[in-house]
Amino acid sequence: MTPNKGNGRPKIKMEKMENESNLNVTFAKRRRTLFQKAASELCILCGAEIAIIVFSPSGMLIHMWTLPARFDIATRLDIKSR
Amino acid sequence: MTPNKGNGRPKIKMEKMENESNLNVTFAKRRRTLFQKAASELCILCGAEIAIIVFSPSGMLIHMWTLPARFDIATRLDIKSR
DNA sequence: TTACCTATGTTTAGTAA
DNA sequence: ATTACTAAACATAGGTA
Repeated sequence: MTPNKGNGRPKIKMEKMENESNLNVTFAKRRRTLFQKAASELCILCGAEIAIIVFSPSGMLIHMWTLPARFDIATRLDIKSR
Repeated sequence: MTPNKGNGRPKIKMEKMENESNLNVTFAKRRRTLFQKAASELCILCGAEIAIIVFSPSGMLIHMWTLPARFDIATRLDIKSR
């Protein structure tokens, strides 16, 4: 184990990431956090109901909702993957 | 200005907040961050497209999307406030 | 209500395995 | 693809005004 420097988290520019590998890792991390924050926390803490629809960088459709019964997003949108 | 203690952020339990005033403030803060994170950052950094639909604790409908042209959520859902 | 403060809790970019 | 690590960046609950 070469001791790595461990420079911590750099500040990033708000623009599309160039490096595709980093982009995919970042997308996975942030998507996870987004869903957890949105679904688990905002819903539980505040009694909100949330639906999120995402097209990933590669065009994949991801969706989630915490709506108990108010309406059925998937049905009403007739969601299909591309 | 009485010098306040500034105790910082306490850890909270993951359950519906009791205090309604705190709940509303927290909802506003988190909703803002959620939208900014979801829209501004995930979209810009990773080229994702996102739509979010939220019913607030008081039942108000809030929605946003960063979808350029893929589809029109509002139209397809025929969204109306309650 | 809104806005600011602040210490602390949480996320995360880059890197490596 | 995933996972772990680290330290800095960031979010945020409660308080104050």
